[in-house]
Amino acid sequence: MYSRVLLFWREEGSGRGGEKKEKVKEKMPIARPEPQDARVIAHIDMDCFYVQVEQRKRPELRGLPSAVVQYNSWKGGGLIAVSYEARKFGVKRSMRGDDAKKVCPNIQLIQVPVARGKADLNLYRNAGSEVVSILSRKGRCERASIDEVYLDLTDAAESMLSENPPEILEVLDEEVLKSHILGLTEDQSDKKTVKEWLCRSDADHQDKLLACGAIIVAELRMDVLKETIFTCSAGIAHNKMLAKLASAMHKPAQQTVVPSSSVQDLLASLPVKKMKQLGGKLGSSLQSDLGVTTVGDLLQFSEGKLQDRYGVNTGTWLWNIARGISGDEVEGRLLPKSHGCGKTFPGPKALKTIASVEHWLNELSEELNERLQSDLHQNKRVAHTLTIHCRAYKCNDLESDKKFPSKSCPLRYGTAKIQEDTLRLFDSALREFLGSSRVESQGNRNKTWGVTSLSISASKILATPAGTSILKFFHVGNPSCSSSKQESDEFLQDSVSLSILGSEGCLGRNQVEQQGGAPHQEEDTMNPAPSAEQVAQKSETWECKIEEQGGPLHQEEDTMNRAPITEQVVQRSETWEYKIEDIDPSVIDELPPEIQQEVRGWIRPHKRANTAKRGSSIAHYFSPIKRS
DNA sequence: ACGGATCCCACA
DNA sequence: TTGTGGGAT
Repeated sequence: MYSRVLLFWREEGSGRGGEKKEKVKEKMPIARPEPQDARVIAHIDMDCFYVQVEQRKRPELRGLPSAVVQYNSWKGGGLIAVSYEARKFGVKRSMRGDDAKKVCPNIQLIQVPVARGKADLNLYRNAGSEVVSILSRKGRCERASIDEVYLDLTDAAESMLSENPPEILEVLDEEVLKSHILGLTEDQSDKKTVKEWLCRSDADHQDKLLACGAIIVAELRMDVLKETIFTCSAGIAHNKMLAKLASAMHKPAQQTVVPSSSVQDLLASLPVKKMKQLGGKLGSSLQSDLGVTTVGDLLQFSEGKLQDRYGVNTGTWLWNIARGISGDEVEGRLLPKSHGCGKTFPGPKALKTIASVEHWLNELSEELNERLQSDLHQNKRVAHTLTIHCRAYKCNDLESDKKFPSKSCPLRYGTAKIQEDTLRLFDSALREFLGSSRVESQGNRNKTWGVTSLSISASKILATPAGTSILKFFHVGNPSCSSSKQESDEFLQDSVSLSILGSEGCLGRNQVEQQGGAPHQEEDTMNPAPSAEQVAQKSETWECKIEEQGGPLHQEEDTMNRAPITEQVVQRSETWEYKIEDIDPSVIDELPPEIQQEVRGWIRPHKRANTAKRGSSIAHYFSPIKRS
């Protein structure tokens, strides 16, 4: 027998072993100075990615003009990816399937998978993960989107330069020789010239680094092709901005190098709209306010002037990018920071009843829960915030669309809970949206509002200390045994977390503890939507689940290392939800010595004193998560 | 009947 | 912190 304590934990600052960069993490400054030492940054962009994914599934489509569409009942569906063969005909993203057929009658339209009545992009997410796992081999890798990554190849390039510089190489791979070197005789980028550039012994250090970067990137791209059958394009430069620009210059399946010497000319003629972040309103206002059409045009304005007009951050950022300066670091992040799913209900499809909204929220919740479960199992991460975004109109005033507020709350795992919470959040938001006007729909329909889009998302995703040896002391999910996978999943739905094995003897209480006097919310189905007030006032209810456990501990594999705490015996087990961050450090001393060190590593100091004992079980070491 | 579904970020 | 808004793909 054992007791199980469910724990939520968070990791402070992803402390990897040898990292020493102590740049205080600013609040994402738009403007950051370039590091003094030249970096080698690559941007890798998959070519019409969704199309390639589908073509891999159906090889007979390879080489044919084709496009991926989602839905198809209305005007043939919307295109979200277009093969290069089809682009020759003028087919573009954002066209309708019907229109694509007009300009390219032979186009193959491939439908996005549908699940639960909505587009299901998991196929592409998974394919993207394949690519990331390959591209992250040679240096710090940032997943920038489902089909793009940034790489910091500085170290790898420096190593190559000192150990095996290009200039001593006899032969370079074909793929590298196909590189485009900006500033080189652009018309005929003959391979001889490229090779000369790559292998120049009299080049400056920066250019040599880029040459190494180009070689490494070519290898990576070939790895990707071999292992996934996907082609991609790449840009190699000294910062993210330039690398991103370059990757788009020669597509598909090519790579482009941006030597420093080419930057000025490049930017001088580059339309501002082409620059990342300037494709929208800011770019437009540059044009209308300052008469700037190319990035180079920005050079004439002083930093102060730009700051006056666009704020300190943005001003400095503009001043910098005009000079090709961007100190933005490549974040080491291989996984998305949030999971979201949504669906639109255009025009006549707008949702007019709470019941229909509930239905779709339920579908979305199912998908979200599924994705959270995979993230948990595959990556040992837990999400902490649930957010709902909607669009809706009021029948009277048009453009009331914008005012539908988004809402968020602590995320509870499990389809049913997410469904419950999203409905509650929607209800709360709807009241706010409607203001004083009447909320409930008389009868079934209502004449006052229509929901045109629903989306929910899970964010604040934090890694558990997976991979660290502390995990040896924990079980993911239901440790009690070999219960069927289903049962285990149900358990996870009920409350996700990791269980600490063993415990401190019998527990002394089985009461639900409460604070703030708000009543614990019952699971009653009768009263469907907890009031908006309840959402607003954030009642402080803690959850505590008591479970009887019997039988021997289920052993996954290595029980031996787990030693001390597993051997304790308890009469009864309990399930709590706690946040590790709230551990009072003083209690660590009471934990088994073997794990003290590590526990210290992944908690953060207790903020508010919380010394109240909560009983005689291990539970009193932790603070329950407060629920709203 | 807004290209849709997702992501990310800065800022208040 | 949650919520808003902009931007990209």
